[in-house]
Amino acid sequence: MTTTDPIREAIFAAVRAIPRGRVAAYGEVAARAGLPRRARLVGRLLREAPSGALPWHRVVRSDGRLAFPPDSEPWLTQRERLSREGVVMTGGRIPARFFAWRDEDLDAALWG
DNA sequence: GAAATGACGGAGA
DNA sequence: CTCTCCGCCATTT
Repeated sequence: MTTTDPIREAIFAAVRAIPRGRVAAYGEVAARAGLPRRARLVGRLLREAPSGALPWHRVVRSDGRLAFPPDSEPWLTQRERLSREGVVMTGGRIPARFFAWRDEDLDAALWG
């Protein structure tokens, strides 16, 4: 465990903070945990995280695609769990409106 | 210690 | 819009 516990906990907290029915990019999660440019670290921690410990399915790539190979087992699982929360993919992507903290103020200004 | 790898991200072509 | 290429960081080979 080369990754320190405080770091891991900060990231786990950020993931748990993603509201139901919303998603967040790896980079956004890292930034929220106070760790800019650590997107890849988030991915590694999710991979090692105990199953059921956190809502990992709400973490996706910044472009709206899932991080797994399309139609692979984990890919299908994630899509299902998201769909169950109302987050649906269109054209293999998750529309920007489902992102939790992206352009929060700008979104409010434009879309209310 | 160099090179490759990966649940990433952004700029270009 | 799709596809590459490169930067980024921590870990592995």
